[in-house]
Amino acid sequence: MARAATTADAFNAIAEPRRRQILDVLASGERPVNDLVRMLGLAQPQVSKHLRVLREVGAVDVRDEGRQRLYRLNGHALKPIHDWVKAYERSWSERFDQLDVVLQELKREEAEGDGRNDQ
Amino acid sequence: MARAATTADAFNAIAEPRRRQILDVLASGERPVNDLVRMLGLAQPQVSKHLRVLREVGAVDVRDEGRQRLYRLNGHALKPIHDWVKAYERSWSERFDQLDVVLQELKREEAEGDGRNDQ
DNA sequence: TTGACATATTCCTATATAGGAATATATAGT
DNA sequence: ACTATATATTCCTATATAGGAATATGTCAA
Repeated sequence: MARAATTADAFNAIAEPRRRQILDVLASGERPVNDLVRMLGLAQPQVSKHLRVLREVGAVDVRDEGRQRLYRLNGHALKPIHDWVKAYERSWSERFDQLDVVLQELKREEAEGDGRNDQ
Repeated sequence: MARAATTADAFNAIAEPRRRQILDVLASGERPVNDLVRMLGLAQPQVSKHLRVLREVGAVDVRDEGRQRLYRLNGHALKPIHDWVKAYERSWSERFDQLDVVLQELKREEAEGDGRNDQ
C-alpha cells in the first residue's frame, strides 16, 4: 500500500510545509488566491492545488467575490492535531516539570502519612 | 517531485496513524518491540519499520537490553508541531473567545478616550 | 553448535503525490 | 464579441512510500 492520501485527514494535509505556510497567511485574514501566490512566491496552479487539499480536509473555506475566490482559515480542522500533540507537552514544558515536582511531593507526603494515619 | 520523505521531519512522520499509536503507547513508558506488536496487532516487520522512521526524526530513542531493544519516547521532537498548531488554538477555544472580548473592550475604551485625552 | 527467540532488513508492488507546463473555466470591462 | 484577469484542472514524471513475504542478524540457553 502507498502512503495515505494527503486529503485523508488534517495530519496528512499539513505535512506539506507550503500548506502550513498558506494557513499561516490565512490566519491573518481572508485572502484571494493571487495574494497567496505573491506572498509565498509559488506558481498559481500549485497554490490552487494546495488550497484544494486544505479545502478537502476542512482547513479552509471559500467564498466567491466577483472573479476572485476568497479563502479563509477554518482552524477547527486542526483541533485533532492540537489535542493529540498536547499530551506530549510535558516532555519539554517547564510548567509540567514543576507540576511533576508537586505531584512527587504529594506522593511522598502521602506515603509518610501512611504510618501516622493522617495528621 | 514526490511527497517529502516520511523521515523528513516530525510532521511527515506522524502523518501515519500507526506511528502516532506507537508514540501513544510509548508515552506510558519504555517498551520492547514485541510489546508494541502485541498491543497494536501489527506484523513485527511493520512495527520495526515504523520505529525506524520515528527514530530518524528523533521521536524515539532505543536502548539494548539482552536480545530486546527497548524503545522510549522523546517528546522533544514533537515540540515544533505543538508550537505550530498552538497558534490556531483561538479558532476553537472558549478561553480565547473570552480574551478576544476583553481585547475588544480595551480597544473600544481606548477609542473613546481619544477625544477626552486620557481621563 | 544448535535451536529458540527478538528484531531488522530486503525485495516486491500498487498507489499517491508535488511540481512544471499547458489548458480550461469563469467573470468583468469595453 | 473580445480581451484581460483570476482561478482551477489536466497531463506528465520522478520519487517515495506501506504492507506482505522472506530472510538476515543478534543473543541467550542447553
